[in-house]
Amino acid sequence: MTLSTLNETAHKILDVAESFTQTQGFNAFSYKDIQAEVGVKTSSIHYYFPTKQDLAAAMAERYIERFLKALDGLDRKNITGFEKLSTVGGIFVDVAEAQKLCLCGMLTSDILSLPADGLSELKRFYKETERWMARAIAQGIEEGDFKESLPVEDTAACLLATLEGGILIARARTDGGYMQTVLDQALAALKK
Amino acid sequence: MTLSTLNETAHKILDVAESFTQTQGFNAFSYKDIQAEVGVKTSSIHYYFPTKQDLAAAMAERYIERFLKALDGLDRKNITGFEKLSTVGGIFVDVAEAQKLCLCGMLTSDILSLPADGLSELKRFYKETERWMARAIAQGIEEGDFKESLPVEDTAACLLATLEGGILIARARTDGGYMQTVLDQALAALKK
DNA sequence: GGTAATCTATCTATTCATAGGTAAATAATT
DNA sequence: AATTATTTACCTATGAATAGATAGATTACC
Repeated sequence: MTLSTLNETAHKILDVAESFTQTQGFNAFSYKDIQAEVGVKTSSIHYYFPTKQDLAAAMAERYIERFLKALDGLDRKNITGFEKLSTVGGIFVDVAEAQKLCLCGMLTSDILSLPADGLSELKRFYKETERWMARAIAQGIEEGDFKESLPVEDTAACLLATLEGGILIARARTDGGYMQTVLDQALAALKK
Repeated sequence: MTLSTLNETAHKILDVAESFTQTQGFNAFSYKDIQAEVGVKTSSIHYYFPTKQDLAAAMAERYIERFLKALDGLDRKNITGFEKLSTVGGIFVDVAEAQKLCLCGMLTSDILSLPADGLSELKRFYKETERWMARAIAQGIEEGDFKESLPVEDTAACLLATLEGGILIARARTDGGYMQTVLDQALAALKK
């Protein structure tokens, strides 16, 4: 989709589409809804994203690039494995508190409405995030914070599943603090 | 919705709607799609479920009743806490292998398309399932299988989140066995 | 002038929903 | 028991609204 060529309007459209997707789901909003928020006509939206599937692909690509870049940014900081996981977990807590879903989580639930290559983008998101978490867990073990016995790959898979699931369930719960509890518990389980 | 009064046709409609919801999402199928599968006209579907929200409510109610009854059935068996959790986990593995989502998980992702009281039904599903899991974990502790240190409520919340998240992520992964791995790891983390 | 960005206007298909009808089963009345 | 009324479970036909999408005109910018 060559994200770098997108101008301000295109980014605004993606912002709104992303927000709608995270709150309502990919099939629950229309170009007209985007028009109402962005202030450009539906035909202009089609100008940038000819089909809704193009829109989905662009949204996913931008989101994933940003997310993985954020993970990369954490690696450049001089922080512990625990702090890395805690920080990323915090992002999920924020999303949960906004009553949203992770964009990729929502798109995964709507996966049959996506273009075929959308699948591989989502696959990449989960794979890369898991790999990053596995490294952070390994770091935490080396630092003496986490149990040595942990199988890092499987534990990372589990942790990501917990965060994605927690963020989902949080939508159906009005008791605040649920997602933070889940995160705290998930991280506590790694500790020595 | 007085589920007990529903006749065979109504149940067939719910079967098909449930399957569509679990695979595609609540907003990704129409009454016409149901018509094609069940063989009754859309007008007849409206006869049983006047609005699509009524359909959602009936679907959720039936699913939750069945699910909680299945949990109750496990309590009546003479099995360990570990076996209980393992059996329920197996249900999630099966759903994941069918590339489906838990009906409640999918409805939670589509929660803004549901009637207001749909929220309380979903809330009930998560609360009750967590409570059941907490009891199973407590049983496992008593039986000497699980760590005594586990905070049962939070651990249960975490476990359910892991299962719901795992089932979601499984849709974006073609590598079979992912969900089983997540389940195994989640249960292993409870063990002494 | 050419290109990029946006608009107006329109199209086709589909969505959920309703109106009104019918045949068969069931219940009520004589 | 026979007749009448009511209900159940469908149907055909149609409507109003919305969906995604396109064509072609207009404006803004380099």
